[in-house]
Amino acid sequence: MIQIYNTLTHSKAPFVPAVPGRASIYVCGVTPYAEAHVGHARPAVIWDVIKRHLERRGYVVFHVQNFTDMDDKMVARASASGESVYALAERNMQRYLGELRALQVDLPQVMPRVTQSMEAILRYVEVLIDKGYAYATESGDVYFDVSKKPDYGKLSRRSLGAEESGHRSIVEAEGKRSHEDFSLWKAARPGEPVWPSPWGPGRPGWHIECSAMSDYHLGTLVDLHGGGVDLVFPHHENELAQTEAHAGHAIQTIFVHNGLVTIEDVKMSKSLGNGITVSSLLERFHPAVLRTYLLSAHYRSPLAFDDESLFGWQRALEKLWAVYRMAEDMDPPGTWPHASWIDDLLGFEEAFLAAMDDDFNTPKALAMVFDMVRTTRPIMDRGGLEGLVAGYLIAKNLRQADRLFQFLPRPGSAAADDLGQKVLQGLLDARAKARAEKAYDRADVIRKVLLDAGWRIEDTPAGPRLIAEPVRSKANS
RNA sequence: GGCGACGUAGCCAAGUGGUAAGGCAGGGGUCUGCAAAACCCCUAUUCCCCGGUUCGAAUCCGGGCGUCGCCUCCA
Repeated sequence: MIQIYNTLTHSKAPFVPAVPGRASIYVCGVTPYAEAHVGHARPAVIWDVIKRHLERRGYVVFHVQNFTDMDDKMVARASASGESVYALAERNMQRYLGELRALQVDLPQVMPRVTQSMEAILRYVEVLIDKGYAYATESGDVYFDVSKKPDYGKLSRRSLGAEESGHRSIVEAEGKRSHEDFSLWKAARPGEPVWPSPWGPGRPGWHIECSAMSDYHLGTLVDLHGGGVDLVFPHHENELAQTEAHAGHAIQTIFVHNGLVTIEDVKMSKSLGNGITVSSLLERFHPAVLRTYLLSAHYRSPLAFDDESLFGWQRALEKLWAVYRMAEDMDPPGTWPHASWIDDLLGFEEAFLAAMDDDFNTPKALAMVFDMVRTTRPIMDRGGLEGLVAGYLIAKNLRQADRLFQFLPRPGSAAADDLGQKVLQGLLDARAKARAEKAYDRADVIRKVLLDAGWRIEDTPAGPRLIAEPVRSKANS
């Protein structure tokens, strides 16, 4: 049974979806006003793994993740650069999607955009007004009336009017009944894109789009609702209020929040300008390295970004890949010896999945992978019947873990073409000949030539092996 | 000030009552023409500090100290 921590209840509980065998997920996506940084890659990878694990456990997953392609930031950035809001959004979204693909993220089935969901948003606001939870002002703004929702604040555990006094000297908008009321619809302001509405031209407020799009694509039964912890308040608090007001009853959604990526002890954020972009990292590291690094801490923990750890995971994965390359072609022998280590290897996947069942404990699952390899590797190296069994099972288990982690080299990623293969083989043969003649100078020249061309030679008991050296991604491809 | 999270080896990081996973880095060794890779061994008597509960606590309780997040746009 999968256990998931719910921000709303502050505890882990068994995952029981609204519809047996199905899991619906809504994740609050990015506002594409600038290039994505590591802090945006983290939830994308985390949710990819959560989704893959749910699928592995037999659930049919429906995953929706939006783009907030219309809000204050979008408008401000677009007008600053002279670009249209649409073009700005399109450019950043396409780049982001390319990066996610490079990271082997299985994209959500639906990625709705605010600008393409206006009907659903307008209808949603109307329902809230009809039910008495929202009001329109004379100036054409619409606000959610927080006082109509007595349990408002239950997600972020704050009570109304509890803000620090003295720090707030906000000029309240005209017609707003309470300071805590939040905007559902903003009346048109000069120079901004506008849509017609029953309350006059304007555009949606920040939180309404997620409730409306979630309702449109998933209905009221959303099993998991995700985002960064920085969204707990006000975004998810307000979404929750809207959703329950709209539905007319409490909802049973599990709120799943990921910890933030920090850099130099401060949160990485677009507005602070301290973000390390995903593209800059993909130029320096293999996507699997970045992916694994992002999964090396539990998703709810903060992650202090540092280069050194990234290099560490690169090293760790290189070792893992080396083992996999040796083991991947081993065929299972017809007869198997009896040994406890074989039972352990056969039980690996279930133990691995059990670790994931516990609130998606990726660091623990990752540790189990390395532990499995470390303890079994010597048996494989000994060769013989046992070596064959060990190698076969190591490769099998790594492939099982890879279904979630996507950390093994992908087929064809560094494959040479036929002609290239012949040239490479010719060089290898020449080096072998040189070594046999003890002409080591000649042999080392060949090694150097290959290295310059991006291939590292490893002399193994089974003969020389070529490793694609540039551990670089072909990111934007 | 309010709310929340957290503090485990040089670094990263699991572990929520039974005697400290895993990764990186470091040290020693085996193998090798030299490398590389690989393998073996070693590296926290101790989990921010002080009390308490318990046969037993990193894990539970109380009190400190420190860090981060939210309270304003943010994954």
